[in-house]
Amino acid sequence: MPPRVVVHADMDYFFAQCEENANPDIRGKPVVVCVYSGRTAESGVVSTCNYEARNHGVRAGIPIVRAKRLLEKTEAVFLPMNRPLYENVSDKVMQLFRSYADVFEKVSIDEAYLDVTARTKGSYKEAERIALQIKEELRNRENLTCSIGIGPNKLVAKIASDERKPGGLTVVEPARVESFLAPLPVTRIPGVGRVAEEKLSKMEIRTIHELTGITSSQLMELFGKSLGSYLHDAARGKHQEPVKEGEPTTQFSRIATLRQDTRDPGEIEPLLTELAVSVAKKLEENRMNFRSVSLIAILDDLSTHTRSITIDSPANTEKVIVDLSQRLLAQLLQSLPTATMRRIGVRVSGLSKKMGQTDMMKYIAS
DNA sequence: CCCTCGATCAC
DNA sequence: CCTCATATCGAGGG
Repeated sequence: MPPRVVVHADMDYFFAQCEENANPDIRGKPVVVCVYSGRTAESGVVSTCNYEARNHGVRAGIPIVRAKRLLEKTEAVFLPMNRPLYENVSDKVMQLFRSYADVFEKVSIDEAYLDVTARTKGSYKEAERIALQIKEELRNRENLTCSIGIGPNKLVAKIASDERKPGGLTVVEPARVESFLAPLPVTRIPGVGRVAEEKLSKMEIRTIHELTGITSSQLMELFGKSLGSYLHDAARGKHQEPVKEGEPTTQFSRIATLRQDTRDPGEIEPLLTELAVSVAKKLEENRMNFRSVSLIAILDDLSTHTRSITIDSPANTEKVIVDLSQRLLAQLLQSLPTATMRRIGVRVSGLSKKMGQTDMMKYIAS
């Protein structure tokens, strides 16, 4: 396998940056994009915020009320999520990124990998020029900034893009991978979250250098075969996953917060039906069928419970989703006789493409 | 190999 | 005080 040159491009404080462009008056003030849960006027969490807000300690995931306290002496602007706006901007950004890639992979609404091995002929200097060009075009065309990392694989490129934010560019040539990774905390490795960090911390492992001191069998014992061997390689900057065009989605879900905690099906079902309808719409938009329906329940103690059912042949109707999710709710309430629900959700999975006439011909022909 | 369910991650 | 959406894994059962 020849050496690769992989770029990871990550939009800076994306949702808040979109809002700054949509309404330039708010530029310079702390901007906080919120997910309101609808329980009380203030309940919910911060989705994203700009750096003015971060300077006051605001972070993604903190309760909105806490953000308001942190920003009470400022002219902070609190905005509800405007998904359609961000999707529109994202489409343009991704189109721009794609135009610079031999192989393009969108990983989320605001991040993508670009394999540029062929067009740079393996030159990191050339890849750096491409990165600067991307940034400039993004600035000129969309008035947006991003952070970019370049490395010999997706893992190193992603860690690199995180190194200098916002607006950074970090190039890690193959010969520099080891010294780049060594001093970083293990939490910089994608896949190492709160739980994995805690496990490693108990073994006095906090940096990636320290992580290289543990054998792959030890890691596999601690984290399972898959995550264990991944971490062993990741610590050494080794990662084989190719940059590839995104696979089709395999599930759709909608989850919402109840107005008040309850275990009364009469109170839960209207919301559940709404969610089921919304999921059905999403299926229809994508011309997909499903084979499984899951009910997701988050209780008042924030524990999560799921119940699912798989049917023999693919379906796609709203009615089936509604009926099955209500059946699953009854089943769940029965199995948890004292549980009180806080949030409720519906998921469909086991998706398959509804075949149109042309596809059907291909199918028969094969 | 398929299904179910909880856990984890990261958005 | 604690959102929302998707993917993946491992265990357990069949």
